[in-house]
Amino acid sequence: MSMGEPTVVEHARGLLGRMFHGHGVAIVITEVEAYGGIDDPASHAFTRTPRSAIMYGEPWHLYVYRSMGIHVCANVVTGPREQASAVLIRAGRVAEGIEVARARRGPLVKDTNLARGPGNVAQSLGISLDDLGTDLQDTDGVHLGARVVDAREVATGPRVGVSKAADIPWRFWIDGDPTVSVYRRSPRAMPTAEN
DNA sequence: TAGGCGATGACCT
DNA sequence: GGTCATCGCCTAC
Repeated sequence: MSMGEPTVVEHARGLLGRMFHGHGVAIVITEVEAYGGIDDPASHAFTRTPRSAIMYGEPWHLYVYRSMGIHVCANVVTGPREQASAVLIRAGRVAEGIEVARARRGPLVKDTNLARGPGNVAQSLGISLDDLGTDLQDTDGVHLGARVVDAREVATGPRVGVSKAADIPWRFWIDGDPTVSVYRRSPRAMPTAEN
């Protein structure tokens, strides 16, 4: 990819180590996944629907979706508009408001697991579908902050839980960070070329 | 209008 | 490490 603008992959790497502020809780992003939008069969934006329409909109807004009917995952729309690219926040380390995060996640959850996993990130930050479309550059609600960790040790690997294009190494995490979730390949992922 | 599926997470073994 | 719960959204008829 030799485009002039930053690609979604570069955006994903750039989000590592940055603060992500939710409702009374802030995390340091330690694990992300890039989704290429219209060119990526694993992306919700591969087919345009009312749910994914927001990814075609303004960059640096929040895309929230429900997974398995229960869990809620937070994505950063990176643009450009027609590309519908987004970055999924998979894991983070709670840096502010850890008491609030503990209350949301339960008293038995270890601190390193408070925001480990996409659903847990959203839960710790108190993100719900009401936050869909939030301007992440606006410091009022859910928003991105400065980079506080020098993520020089960045590891890459295949994305987790996707059934298509599972071999594209578009998952990035801060190597050695205990809050990073362990790799699990989707059981539905095609081991070889499809029929 | 009905059926199938999913960018997970928790729990059991 | 493997299996299962669970429900809204998408697609087809």
